[in-house]
Amino acid sequence: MDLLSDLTPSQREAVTHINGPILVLAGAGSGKTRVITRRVAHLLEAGIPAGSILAVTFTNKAAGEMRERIEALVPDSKVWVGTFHGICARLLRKYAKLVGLDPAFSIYDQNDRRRAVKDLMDIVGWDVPGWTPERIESLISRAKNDLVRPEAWRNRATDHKDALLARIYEAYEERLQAASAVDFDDLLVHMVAILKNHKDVRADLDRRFRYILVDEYQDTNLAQYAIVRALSVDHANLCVTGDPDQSIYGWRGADLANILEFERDYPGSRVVTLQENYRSTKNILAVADHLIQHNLHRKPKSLLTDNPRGAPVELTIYPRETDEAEGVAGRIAGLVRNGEFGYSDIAVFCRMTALTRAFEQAFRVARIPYQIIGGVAFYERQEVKDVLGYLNLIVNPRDDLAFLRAVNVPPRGLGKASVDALTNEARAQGVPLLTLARKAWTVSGLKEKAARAFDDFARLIDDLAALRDHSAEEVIVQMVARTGYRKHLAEDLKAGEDRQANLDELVAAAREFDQVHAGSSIQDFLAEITLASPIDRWEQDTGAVTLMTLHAAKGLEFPAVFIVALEDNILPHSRGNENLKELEEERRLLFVGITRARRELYLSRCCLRSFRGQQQATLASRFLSELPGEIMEVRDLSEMGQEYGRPRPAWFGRSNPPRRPEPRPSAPPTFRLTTAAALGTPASGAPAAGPVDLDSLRPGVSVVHPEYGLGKIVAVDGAGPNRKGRVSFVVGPERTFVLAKSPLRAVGRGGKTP
DNA sequence: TTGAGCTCACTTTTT
DNA sequence: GTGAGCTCAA
Repeated sequence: MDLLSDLTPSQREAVTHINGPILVLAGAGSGKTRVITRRVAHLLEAGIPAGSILAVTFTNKAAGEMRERIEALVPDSKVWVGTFHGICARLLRKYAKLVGLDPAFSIYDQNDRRRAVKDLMDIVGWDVPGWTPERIESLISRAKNDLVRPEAWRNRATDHKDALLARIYEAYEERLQAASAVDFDDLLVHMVAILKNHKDVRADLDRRFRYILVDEYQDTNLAQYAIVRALSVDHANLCVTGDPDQSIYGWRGADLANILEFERDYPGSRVVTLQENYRSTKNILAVADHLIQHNLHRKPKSLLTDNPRGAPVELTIYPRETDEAEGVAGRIAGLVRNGEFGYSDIAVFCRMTALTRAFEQAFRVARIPYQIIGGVAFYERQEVKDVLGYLNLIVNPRDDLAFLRAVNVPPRGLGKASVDALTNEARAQGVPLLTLARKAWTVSGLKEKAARAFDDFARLIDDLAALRDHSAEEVIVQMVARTGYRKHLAEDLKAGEDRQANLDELVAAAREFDQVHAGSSIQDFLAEITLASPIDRWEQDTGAVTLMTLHAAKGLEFPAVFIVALEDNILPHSRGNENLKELEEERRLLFVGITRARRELYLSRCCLRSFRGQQQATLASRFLSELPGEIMEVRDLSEMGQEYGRPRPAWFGRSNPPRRPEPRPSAPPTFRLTTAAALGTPASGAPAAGPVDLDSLRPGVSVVHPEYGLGKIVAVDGAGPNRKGRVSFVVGPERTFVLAKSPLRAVGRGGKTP
């Protein structure tokens, strides 16, 4: 295939440039991905061996897509494509010893890190109020990405708080090292250390990866920059692509200077600018352009397109968040009904995952299929983490966190007291928990029963560890068989079936991994899934509307896009309101969202939003006033509150409504559930019509749930206030409820109708 | 030691 | 309003 014929002169220039550094400044929708893949293909065609090409992307999904596209152009090429983290993980397996790690090191995810930080806060006696583990965790993460070591914190600490912080950071690092574990950031940090301290390795890798491509270069942080820099000393055939206007990861340490100063870093570099947009209509681009012009710290550039003008961008102002959700749902239903778009052509973007709830509900009611990106990732589910705990411990016996996760799952009578006794002794001796568990009877203060249980557990792990070189699937199946884990899951009446399904899915994922990566190890499987993100599992063509955050939307495009909740303190986020730098990043975030849209763009906000369960008046996002209102279609429905039901205060929808009075104190919880009438109170909070007879909720009875709609009880279990019922809904999966606490009401025979 | 209630924090954004 | 994690009772 001709790689160049359908490219513009600038694109062609970027594709055909082979030796020496090149910066491709690619505006949104300017065909950047196409340029990168073609460039790789062109390099291969020019006779560059695939093994000397390294392509770095930001997400696994982007990596997968690029691999696919390269594959389509040049089948069977062995180009290295991956994320910074993934690539570093692979390299680190090889060079682990250089940084004092076992090659079988574990990768700790955010959860693991949080547990460790929390634990260390207790150990150092954290006493500064107002600090959550998350906050400390993100400081540590930020330090690592900025290549700041614990010693620097210690030396700089001037007050009590900073000294404690330094101790936590230091102890955290020690703990990771002792467990031969790394967190996400360490993958980069260790790599940087290796490249810096081992000249031979650096030179080898520089030579090996003669041609490097880095996508989304505007989002690289110092650690990533250092890695790229170290690999481009002797062979600076470095091609970076990016768009400063799409830098949205400053909070994670991304430094715009990396891209802005590329030419200074790499003298003699070529710069190619891709300006023309092939994605969006003129109207959409005009809105994006107006907005981004408000960023002061920016190289001026404009977005051009030959695409048609298209429909005007619509801004709708709704009274309440439920109205917004319903309005968007209605609009989507209309677009699909007209045959204009399919569900998978449509995406809804919001600033925070927490905002998706109202939309989920509205979509469910409107029978609109949807998928959410984000939220609890599959691999963070409890049952999945349980199994992964076992796998991690098998692979890396020093992984204490994995030990703690696995040791009492399923419950084998090892509670806090026993585990604490073991942990304390292990700390004192400086040995891994699993090692000590093998001779648990030597631990003082441990009951014989507990010692036996530890011993059994250690044997179990040893037995499973014998399978270390088998496939991940095999080990999981064995683990489940030997521990009765499935039975344990089944005991959870409420979510047991979902959990078993998740377990099956994990097994399937392991099987698939074994098939795709023949000859790979359990470690590889663990690394892959630990580094996986929700967006990686997303597929565009599932016939469902996609609901995701603006951050997740980067790099994607949709024919129709809705951006919701354009309100101050949401977008821009409250923390982004404080300084100009963060405000500009928030603006770029909205810019990224707008430029995802191909044909139609719908913006919306509402005037009253419930926050933490409380209704609060909102302010319009300041960004709305930065858009070209004259070419947009603005629909203000905020004055139409009457149509949405309840009458509302006169100030409704005005800019600065008075605060609502404090809500009346709710009845004490003990009182709340003592009467049958209270149990049956509908969600609206209106007084119950009368006592609800729990006995009317029995198998076969039709019920209605305010959220999930109509269903039928298929099973009940237990008695009294804990009686649980399983309901099969007309739409959606079966769900289980504690009947006395659920808002379920029987309909038809035997039930009370409102 | 375990389970069930209760409290409380959640609201950035992700590898 | 809600889920996760924690404390307290059995």
